[in-house]
Amino acid sequence: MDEELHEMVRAVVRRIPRGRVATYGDVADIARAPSPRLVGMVLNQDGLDLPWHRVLRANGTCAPHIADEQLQRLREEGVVADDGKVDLRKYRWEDAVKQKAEEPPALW
DNA sequence: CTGATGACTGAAA
DNA sequence: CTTTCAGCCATCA
Repeated sequence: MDEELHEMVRAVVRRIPRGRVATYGDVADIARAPSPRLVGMVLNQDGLDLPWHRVLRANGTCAPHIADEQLQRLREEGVVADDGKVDLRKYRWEDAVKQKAEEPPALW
């Protein structure tokens, strides 16, 4: 098992500010996950206690099975979804870009 | 070992 | 706008 990876991903997701969102790709890069798929995998297993609703796909949509609750929760934080799609240009977690650029601590 | 399967993504048609 | 397709990589049968 990749305990390391799981903890890193969880740490990153916990870091996404209220009213902001990040893509699976963003989380993967920051957490140094080998692939965005793994991020989804982690959330699927240990994501229940995390703000997983702030993680969307690269195009601003969310995975079908959870879309309903996800959009609802986001709206409670002030994130507006147009036709199930969130405007990343507006709500994307800015630090995600920085974190990727620089070299964050190996452990949080 | 081989093959199928995802809370994915970017490019191409 | 849509669908397809090829990469992706830990997991599981």
